Amino acid sequence: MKTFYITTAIDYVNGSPHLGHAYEKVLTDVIARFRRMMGDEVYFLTGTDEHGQKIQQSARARGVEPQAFVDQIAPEFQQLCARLGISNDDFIRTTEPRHQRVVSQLLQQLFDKGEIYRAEYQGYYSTRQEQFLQEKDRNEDGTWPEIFGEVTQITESNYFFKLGAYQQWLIDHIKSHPDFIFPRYRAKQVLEFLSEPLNDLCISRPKDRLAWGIPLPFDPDFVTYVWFDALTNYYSAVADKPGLWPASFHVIGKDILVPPHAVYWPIMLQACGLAAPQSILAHGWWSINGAKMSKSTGNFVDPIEFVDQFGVDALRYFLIREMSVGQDSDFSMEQFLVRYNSELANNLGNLVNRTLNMTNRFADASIPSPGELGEAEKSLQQAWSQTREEVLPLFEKFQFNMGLEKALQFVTATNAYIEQRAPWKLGKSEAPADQALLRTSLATMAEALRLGATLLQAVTPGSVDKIRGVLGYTATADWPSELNWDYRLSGNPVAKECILFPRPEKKP
RNA sequence: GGGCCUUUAGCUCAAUGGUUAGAGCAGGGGACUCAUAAUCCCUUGGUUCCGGGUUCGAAUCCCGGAGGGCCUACCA
Repeated sequence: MKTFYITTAIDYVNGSPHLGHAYEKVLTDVIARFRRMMGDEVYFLTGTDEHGQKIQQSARARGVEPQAFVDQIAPEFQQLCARLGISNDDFIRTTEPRHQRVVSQLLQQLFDKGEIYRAEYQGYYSTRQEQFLQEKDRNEDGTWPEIFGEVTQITESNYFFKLGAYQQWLIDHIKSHPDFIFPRYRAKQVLEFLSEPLNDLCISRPKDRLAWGIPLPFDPDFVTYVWFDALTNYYSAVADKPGLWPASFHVIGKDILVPPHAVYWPIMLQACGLAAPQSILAHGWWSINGAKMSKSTGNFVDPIEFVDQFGVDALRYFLIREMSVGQDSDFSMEQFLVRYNSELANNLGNLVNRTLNMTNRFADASIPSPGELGEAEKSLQQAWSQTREEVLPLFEKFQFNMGLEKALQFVTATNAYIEQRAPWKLGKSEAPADQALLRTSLATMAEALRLGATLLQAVTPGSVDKIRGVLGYTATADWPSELNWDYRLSGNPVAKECILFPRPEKKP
């Protein structure tokens, strides 16, 4: 079986992590965890992109060496991963020797093959954007848009990669691999881009203009520029690990699908004689309160602060529950609180607590064995097998929002089952039949809770472990069998209480 | 200019061309007391953006238009 190798985009360390960074990592983590649970061998990579002009400038502004600067910022992103419960197997930094070595090798290989050539280039250059500008980039009045900062006309010699030679190959590849780009409708955008002739890709910067980069192995006066450095991380991290390449999934934002990931990267690999990734998953963007995220206007969510306030699983749950993968979505405190209160606190959290409470009160804190199952139990079991049947395929297709909705519907069904049996009434009866039904209902609610929680494991792993803990249960490594309704909790001691998702304090 | 996507309940979204267009939340009413003011039940709410067409039958397919979003080119 091939290892399921999945990556996030690497983050440029010129600023602090925001909600978008957090989402991409959580989404990728949920996929990675789900694949592991389904029995796949998974390798999960994330990391940071640490070269380039902006970092060189930021370092200079602070009067430190670029390396010292990135050594200071990179841990912020590693801490973000830790705080978000990200289960990555590796974290690559593009300043690491293992990465630089592979980048050099690939560049040398392509140069030797004649895929890279040197040419003069003259044009307008934006320092801030690290790019040459086209006439079309100008404003109507001939000035350059503010985002480019200072624009100067320069001539320089650079190295170019022959992208165009592989254009038809890529078009054929995309057409013959319908799963290459997810969601599929985005492949159209790529093909649209490829309907025009590709320009060769400038892959270098002269060292006197940009020193902070990986030197070209065949010309020490130049460093390689963004794409050959950044994209290569996916391969460099596993170049010495057999069986991982090609990647199963690159999870990226929709903004870097075209052209880098869907055009440059597969062509780079093809030119190097390496296989293209199996699939690229382009996710959408979060707006905040209906407007674009922006630090300067304060329309901004700090994921770390958020986790501190509400807990990591609450954030993970919201991000995955709210967004349809590939689409854009909006983040607002109002919507978050709706999800948090109604789904996590009231529906699930309260089920946990009432189950514990009743088991304590009516069964001496030990989950009973069920007696003969009645219609109510059979009906709930039926609801479970349907839920299980529906949710797994949804998760397989990354429709986590819909899968979670179904899973929570089962939690609702469990709450409804409890109302129907009303164990608090049975508990007041001395009749043996009522006592037996009481035991059955306590066993059933605990079992249903365990099963419903199991479906949430990839999204809210910590909370699911807590639920198991208060039910006196430790899960096996065989996740699919964890989904079997078999009353395996019988005899387990339960905790006294558990407020999983406390209702947030009302703000004054 | 070319292309792609999108518009369904107050909000967020579902519905291989096939019963009466469905959920969640919000709103209204009721029940219950094990529980985190919780839970459960019932319920109001629709010109499926508009106008044509194809079809026995259209939210769905086709044409035109409007709103919103995105990609891309050219002219200067």
